[in-house]
Amino acid sequence: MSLSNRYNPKETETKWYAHWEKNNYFHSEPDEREPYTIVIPPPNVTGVLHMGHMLNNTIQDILIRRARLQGKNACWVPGTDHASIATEAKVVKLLREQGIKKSDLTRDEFLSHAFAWKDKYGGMILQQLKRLGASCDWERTRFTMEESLSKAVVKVFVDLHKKGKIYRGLRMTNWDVEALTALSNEEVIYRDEHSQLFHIRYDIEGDSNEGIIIATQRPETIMADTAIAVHPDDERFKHLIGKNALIPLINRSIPIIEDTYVDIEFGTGALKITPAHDPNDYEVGQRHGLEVVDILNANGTLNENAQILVGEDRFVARKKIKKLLEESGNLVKLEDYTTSIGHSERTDAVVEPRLTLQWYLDMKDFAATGLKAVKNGEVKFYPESMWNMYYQWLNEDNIRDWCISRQLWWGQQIPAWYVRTADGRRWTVDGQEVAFVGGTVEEALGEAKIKTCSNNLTVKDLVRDEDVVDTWFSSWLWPITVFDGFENTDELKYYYPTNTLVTGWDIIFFWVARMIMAGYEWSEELLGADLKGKQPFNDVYFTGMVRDNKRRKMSKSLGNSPDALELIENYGADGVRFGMLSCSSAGNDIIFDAPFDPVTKKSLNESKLCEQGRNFCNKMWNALRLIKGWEIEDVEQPPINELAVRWIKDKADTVMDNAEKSFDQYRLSDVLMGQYQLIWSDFCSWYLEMIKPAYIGDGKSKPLDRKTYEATIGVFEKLMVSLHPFMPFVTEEIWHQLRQRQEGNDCMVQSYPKAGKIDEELVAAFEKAKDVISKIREIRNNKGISPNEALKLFVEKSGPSEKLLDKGGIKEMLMKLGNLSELTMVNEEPSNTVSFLSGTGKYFLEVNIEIDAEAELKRLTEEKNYYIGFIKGVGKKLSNERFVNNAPAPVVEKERQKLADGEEKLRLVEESLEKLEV
RNA sequence: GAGGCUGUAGCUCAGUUGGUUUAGAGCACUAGCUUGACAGGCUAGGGGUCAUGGGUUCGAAUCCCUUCAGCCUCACCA
Repeated sequence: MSLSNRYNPKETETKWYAHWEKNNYFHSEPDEREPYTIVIPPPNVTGVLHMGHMLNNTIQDILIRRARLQGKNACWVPGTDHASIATEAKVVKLLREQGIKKSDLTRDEFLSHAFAWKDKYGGMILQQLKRLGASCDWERTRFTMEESLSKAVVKVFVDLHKKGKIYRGLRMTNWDVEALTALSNEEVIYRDEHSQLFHIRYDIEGDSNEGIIIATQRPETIMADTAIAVHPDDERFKHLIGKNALIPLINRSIPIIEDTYVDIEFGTGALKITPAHDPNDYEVGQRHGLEVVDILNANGTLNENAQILVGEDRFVARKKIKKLLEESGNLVKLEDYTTSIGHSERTDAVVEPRLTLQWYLDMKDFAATGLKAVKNGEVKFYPESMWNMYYQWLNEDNIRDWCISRQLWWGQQIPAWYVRTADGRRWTVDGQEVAFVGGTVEEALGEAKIKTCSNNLTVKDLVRDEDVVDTWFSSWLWPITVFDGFENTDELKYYYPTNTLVTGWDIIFFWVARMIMAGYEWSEELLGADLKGKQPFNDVYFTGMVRDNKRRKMSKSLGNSPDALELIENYGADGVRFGMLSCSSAGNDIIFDAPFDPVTKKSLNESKLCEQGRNFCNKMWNALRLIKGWEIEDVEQPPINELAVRWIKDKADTVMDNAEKSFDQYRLSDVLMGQYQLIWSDFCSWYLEMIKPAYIGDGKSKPLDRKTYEATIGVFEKLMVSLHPFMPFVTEEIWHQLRQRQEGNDCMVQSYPKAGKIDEELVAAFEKAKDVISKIREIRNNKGISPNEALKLFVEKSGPSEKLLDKGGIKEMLMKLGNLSELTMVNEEPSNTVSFLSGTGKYFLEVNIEIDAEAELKRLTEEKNYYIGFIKGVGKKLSNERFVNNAPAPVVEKERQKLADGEEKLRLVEESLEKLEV
């Protein structure tokens, strides 16, 4: 057989992914096994794979593959999110480029464009996940806007409306002037920005000599003012209260009122009140019964109410009004000012507070439920500290109702209808529109007939609410709807609650919290006696944000992110998986150090960590080549090989044992590093070197005994299975190279190895031998003696060293790996040797060069000083009576042993020193 | 303004309820190796007053407080 001396990920990755898919290994159906379920955080249907996805999905794949190897029924449900604002914005832009305006299209026309686009480009990201090796059950791929999931949205909307938790109200909402829709509070991102504070003088009506100066950073809204407010205790303005002021430029008269909301210290102490364009002013206005003058259109331009600058954009108007105020002499002062400005998460437009009619979900009960679920441990957070953030948002002082309506078309239309009256308007009660909510128009009609007391109404008299629901109003149902739980609970009762949710902490409010709420709201109603738990998932593993070495979030716009697929191209999927994982711990942000091109300042598609992963694959590949290159014969197993086999089995079991514990706490990078060390250092550097047959020249080696060979293949197989969740492709490939396999005998469907009983004494003896070998090598290095030159080693006769060398295979191990020609026990220190200590055993290495006495003296003196310091430290502890009396006995005993060892070592070093000095 | 997280080797990080020979790994660095699986390799080495100052304790990287630095969340801001 001839294998290339480099592992080739490209070939094997496509080959094995296709093989796994062909064998239907990713698919899950309910059966008698224990389920292990993960629902993917659905990426935007139009998204492309980025570093965050890579991290996230690598972790999910590790958990899923491990569960599968453990014999569980592993089910990883993939899918995409329709991402209403983001996708609609993209489609609108695309149509505009084709010369089509959204406003010229009907709703249905627009939606067919959007679906066409989604069908063409959507789901690309899922294809990209396959490159990463994600073992999702692709047959179960879902989309938040497909029929069954949309039906569920309508169902829960109607249900919540019936329960009195959904209401429609006129509120100050965050308005996105670009997308022309309301936003929830969570969709507003605040950033500090430089701005100016305008000090503007308003004349007092009837006395043009008197004026009042207010400070504002939004001068373009003065035309919407309906009062000026001052603090009741502010002496400066007492005489003006009750008088009227005139708005500059338009000379509209507004009252001067007093309100404790005003901060005397800030600005001029006088505050213009603009109820239509500021949430706080709106409240002040309500308290004082002020009129609301709205001077802005939905797109952020000024309307006729403004009287001046009509049609101008708000920011253009700001510049223009500055000039007008300067000319009129009303602009008294300009002050630099920094303030935080809200932007739309999706379009980045500056958010405008706007008074609009929107649908809200009452969050009070939901929030309490959400808090309880985590507090009582039904949902566990990893890391636990995420609770703080969660609590802050959900506690009753902070929680706010969820604005769930959006003025968009791409999404689930709100199932509410209004009755059209004879004059073409909507039927009202006490001046308020009445909405009839129902699962179908007929249901709504039934309601309408009763409420309006008119039996002649037909569906033609009803007009449907134009709005759609917030994207998250569909994704909060994801753990239920991916199993069609609102229609049929057959699968839900098997898979619910899911096991682990893996997601970034940035969507803890948007998504995680709300899924928990939805789970508690409906799972019991749906499952009843079959309910295994109300929580949608037992554990939440929060990944950190992937950042660059300057700690900036990796993003396309910054150009600081390597291209995910290019990385896979360069290092292989396994290499990238290794790289991602080796720098990640739960909850902490991940610094993914990828070098930058010094010229373009863009990230290169390179990574040291991924390179390490690639090298690791290569290392394992070459271990395979080595083993497969040996000749095998039915000869007796030498003691050194027997020792090696017993040791590597124990070592592997120890690592496996620790891995179990780490896995249970989601310490995945610990598990991976354990495997890495085990394979590279223990298996390749020690084990294989030990059993490696001697070279006899002419490219030939002695044959290996069959027993050792079989054991080696067995251990290698075990290593591949336990590494498989992390690096699925290379392990599968090696698995198949190790032995001829029957169809279906694949690495990914083996059983996870279980740790056996460990011979601690053997492991300890082996470690001692390793130490002796390392020290021999160190002396060779220091003295410039070639590793090829065989040396003589003398061992001082003592209980422990005799015991060590008596252990089967140890002597042979020392001779082989230390390259010794002789190993002899002595009572006296032989001449012309270099002495060293290993444990409390004393060793003498014969070197055929002249010993530099001075250097030896220096080395031994340093060693001596170390032990003196060490003994002093331990001695101090032991002479402290309180330590001896208070510390647990085993701790004290250990310290005594440390002291005894230290003293013995010191004695041995001093002995050598004396000898040297003579 | 309220709250949270982090600070350990040049870099990225471990260090699990305080006690495992006066702190570990990988990368980077240094020295040696035409080694017959692998130079994407092998062998060895140097490098840390565990941010700071206190406290609790027989014992602190680990627990408590101070200060400093970085990051984050929420709220408010005329």
